[in-house]
Amino acid sequence: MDTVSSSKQLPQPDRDEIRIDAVLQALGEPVRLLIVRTLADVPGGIACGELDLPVTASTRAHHLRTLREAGVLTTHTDGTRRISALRRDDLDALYPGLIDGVLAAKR
Amino acid sequence: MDTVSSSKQLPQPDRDEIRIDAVLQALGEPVRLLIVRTLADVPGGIACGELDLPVTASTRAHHLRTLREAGVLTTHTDGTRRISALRRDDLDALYPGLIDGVLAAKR
DNA sequence: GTCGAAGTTCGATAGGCGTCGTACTATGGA
DNA sequence: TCCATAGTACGACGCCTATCGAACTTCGAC
Repeated sequence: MDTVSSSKQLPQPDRDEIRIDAVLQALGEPVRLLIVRTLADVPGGIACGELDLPVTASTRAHHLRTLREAGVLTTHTDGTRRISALRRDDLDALYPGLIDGVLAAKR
Repeated sequence: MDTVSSSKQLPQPDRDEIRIDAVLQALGEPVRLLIVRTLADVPGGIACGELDLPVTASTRAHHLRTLREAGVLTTHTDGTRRISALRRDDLDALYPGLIDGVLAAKR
């Protein structure tokens, strides 16, 4: 048993471990880009199931893992749900303007 | 015969045809990212052969084509040489901050 | 305890693509 | 005209990965 029962943070790279190659490769996939743009509108994060994506649950889990391991988003548990949120502060600090530029895209 | 003999522009998408998906996918490859970061230091552009890359000439041509078709760089001929340059103005207009953010990356 | 819901993990599959060597084109110089 | 140089085009190969279904885990509710 543990004093901290709920809301555990899933493993993710520290800010200084984030690599630009991994971030860009993660963003360079349509479904993952859609996830990022969706999360950008919900600063508090969102549960996986809330995402409206044209793929199955297992594929969605795969993409969320890829984004998390690249350092693009953070995930913590809330019961059986997993809440994911953009790591805007870290990304803005490392690559100022990058996320803003991506989000500015209309097409 | 042609009035304009040298310096032809190779086909590339217009600014309004550039898609964020294609740009990010193009940037999400180590060799191509290296090309972009190199070109960022040479506003006037650079010949393919001048690039110091860990791949053969044919692979380099492939990457340059990918970047050009994505709208990341422009290429014009100069004799047998092909001079490539970053399309900073277009990219900055479409995705303000994106290129700056990428170039800000130390790692 | 039992059940259902939310997500992950595993294995398999298929398509995409980064890589190379070779052949080819084109331009400029001797 | 002939040749060397710069670069592209093509075909093949192998790896990477996006995708899925099915089995598994975890948590909350009853």
